[in-house]
Amino acid sequence: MKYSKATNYALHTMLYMMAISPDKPVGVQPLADAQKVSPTYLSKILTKLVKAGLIESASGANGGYRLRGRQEDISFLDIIHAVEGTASLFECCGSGDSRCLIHQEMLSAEQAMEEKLRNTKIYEIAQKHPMSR
Amino acid sequence: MKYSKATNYALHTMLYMMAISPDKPVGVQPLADAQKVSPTYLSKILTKLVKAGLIESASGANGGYRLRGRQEDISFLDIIHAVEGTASLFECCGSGDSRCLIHQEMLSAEQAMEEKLRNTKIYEIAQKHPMSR
DNA sequence: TTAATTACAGACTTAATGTATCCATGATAG
DNA sequence: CTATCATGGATACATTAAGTCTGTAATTAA
Ligand code: SF4
Ligand code: SF4
Repeated sequence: MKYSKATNYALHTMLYMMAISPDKPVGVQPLADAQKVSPTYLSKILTKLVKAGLIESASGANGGYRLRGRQEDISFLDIIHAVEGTASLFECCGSGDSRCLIHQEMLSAEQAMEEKLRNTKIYEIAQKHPMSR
Repeated sequence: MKYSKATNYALHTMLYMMAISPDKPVGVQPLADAQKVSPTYLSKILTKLVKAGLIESASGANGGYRLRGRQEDISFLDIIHAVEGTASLFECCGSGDSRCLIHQEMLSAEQAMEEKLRNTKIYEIAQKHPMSR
């Protein structure tokens, strides 16, 4: 029960992009360097963000990744869902039995966390962050 | 990023004990039967609950497991922490850098979920639950 | 048109963790 | 003493995470 490293990479990458180059596309290499992670691996993660519609990609020279849509609306939850998936944290008998209280309570607790993550935007973090790593 | 099956087993077992036999010790066999899980495996999980002080165990004939302390105080969070551990869900550079906002926000979101789980007691569930599975 | 640059996809390897079984040991009641 | 019960260690198996490698497609600059 832990967030994957991939989620960590994704959050940092989004923060980095927003802080450094919010407009121009940036290649995977500098993004990978900044986090000391392999470019090919990071590219896999970024592709998930692309498919989730959070960023867009451009092939070819001067290509790379760029933020998409209204930057100030991108939440932590968006990024986490893009990387970890949207399935519930608590899976039991499979039947979404609405009578079961254990199930309901666990779901409710998870939603409390999601609510918090939904209301936390990277944009706000990007403003204040020392970007020192 | 999922709760382990062990957590599921632990929650059900605690609910079962509280609903069926809140006083007398019950062996691992009937507990395992009720969830169609191997007794030896479940016993490992129960041992964690023992070490966390949520239940107590008695060896020998007529032994087994029994709830401990004030039953109405046992929360979901107690059980989950006993099984999954108490480490944070989000681990990054390791340095508990208090300047880092990503870290802070993730921690804060997790605490929102924990707060919910802390305020959810199995005792209340045990009252209402149909116990049908 | 060609060559350099860049993202993308799939197969693959390795490591870590979760799930589960088996058995030996020890404690306890009758 | 014996049957019953929990505990611990070793082991095996499955699943997922983490990372690498390589080829392909798209795009731009020369
Ligand atoms: S009783 Fe509830 S928590 Fe348990 S397996 Fe059924 S739906 Fe899931
Ligand atoms: S910048 Fe913050 S979130 Fe990132 S590795 Fe450092 S402490 Fe962790």
